[in-house]
Amino acid sequence: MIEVTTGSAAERVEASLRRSIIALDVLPGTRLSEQEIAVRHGVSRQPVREAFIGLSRTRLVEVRPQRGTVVTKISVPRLMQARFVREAIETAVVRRACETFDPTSRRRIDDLVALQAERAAAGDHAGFQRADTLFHAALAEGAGCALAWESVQDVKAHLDRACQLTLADPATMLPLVEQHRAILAGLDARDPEAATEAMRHHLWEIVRALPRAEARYPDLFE
Amino acid sequence: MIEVTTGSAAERVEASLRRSIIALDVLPGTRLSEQEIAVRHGVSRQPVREAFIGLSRTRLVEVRPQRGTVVTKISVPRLMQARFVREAIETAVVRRACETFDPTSRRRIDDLVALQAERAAAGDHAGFQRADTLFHAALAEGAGCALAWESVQDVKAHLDRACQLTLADPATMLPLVEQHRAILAGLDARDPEAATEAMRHHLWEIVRALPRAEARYPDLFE
DNA sequence: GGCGTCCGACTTGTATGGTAGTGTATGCAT
DNA sequence: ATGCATACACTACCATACAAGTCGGACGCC
Repeated sequence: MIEVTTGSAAERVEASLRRSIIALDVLPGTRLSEQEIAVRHGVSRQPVREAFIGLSRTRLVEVRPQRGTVVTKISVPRLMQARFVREAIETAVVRRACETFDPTSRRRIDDLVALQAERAAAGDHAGFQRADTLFHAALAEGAGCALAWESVQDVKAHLDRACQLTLADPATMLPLVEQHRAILAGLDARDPEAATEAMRHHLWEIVRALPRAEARYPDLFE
Repeated sequence: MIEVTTGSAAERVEASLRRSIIALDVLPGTRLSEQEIAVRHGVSRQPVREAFIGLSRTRLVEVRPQRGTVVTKISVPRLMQARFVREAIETAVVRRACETFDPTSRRRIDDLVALQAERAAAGDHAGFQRADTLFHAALAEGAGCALAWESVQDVKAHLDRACQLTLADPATMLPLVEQHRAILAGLDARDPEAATEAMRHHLWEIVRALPRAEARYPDLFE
């Protein structure tokens, strides 16, 4: 369980559960009990219930009235759609980024790439993914699309969860860092075609890695 | 108040409120009372609270703890971002639609355009917008992007609300129907460039109409 | 032994009361 | 008349109690 100290009890529980689900600490198909989670977090059922409703909006859990709440299994069609949406938005973002980009954000991104490379080399999945998220978020923010990023986050949650199955050792993570560098190269060159193509290639990585994961962990898929 | 009869009380209240907000039956800046809405819908405060939380996720309302809940004012920057996201997704959808499109959906869309033209001629705002939503939804579904459409809906809510201020008479609605036909023409010709350009032009309409609305109803904007 | 029925232990959904915090109005002192 | 402190009304938030529905197992019957 991850401790979060800000916001209301419902928000804390939701953030905690979301992290656990994406990190696969609770596996797809797991049944969640309002009661049990409530006592584990030291709150009543009501905040937990609200957390469930929040998670069900992005389909991380499925609330079946009077029957129970379960963590949704990984759906390949859903992942394909999520990737589609993410590609649509993020390629549009990098195109805009090629037009105008905040210099301050640009410098910060270099740090984030360096951080991510370090985490990858250390084999730290969680740190790697945190840095990845920060990279994409900073990209959107620097392009003046901070709000667009919010739309990406919902679908990204599903992709991140699937990525937990594909990220094994530094050899699988380091290429992703290189792809980030390629995106930045296109951006620095103010070359929309190169930047979008690099982003597109980057986001297709999950498609290439997915079949192996599905073959290896069939129980987690529906 | 609009009656909805399916789902839980919380869902019914949320759907009802969402409609009212988008239709501008309750104006931006209006303070919403849990208590009052509860008695109006014949439910307790708890489902209303959950409805508020749901609406706050897409920022249609703002819940300020211990202070009250208000309908968010129309934010021009937010609208620009919403349009950006919608353009990104929907242009990607029509590109895919040019590759493969379900023939059954294609036939249904003709009916939807006809329906919309009729509603426009009758000066029926609500019916016009319903048909518009169905048109775009059918487009996404026919292209096999039904799930992507869900991501559009959240941002579309804000755009639709602003459109309530710009749709006046049939003269403002009929051009939009023509733009829909232009998109279909590009789709039928399997011409991605023409189709995406038509979609882009269509979604820019709001930008052209917005300044007049803002000048006319400054109180509704922040 | 196989099958249908009923009961009970779960689940989520809803209602209600209490708590802490905020904004406002009111009365007092200056 | 004005500034300030205090009381009050109102809010969202949470806990608790109750209602309604579902699933599984035990039991009786065929």
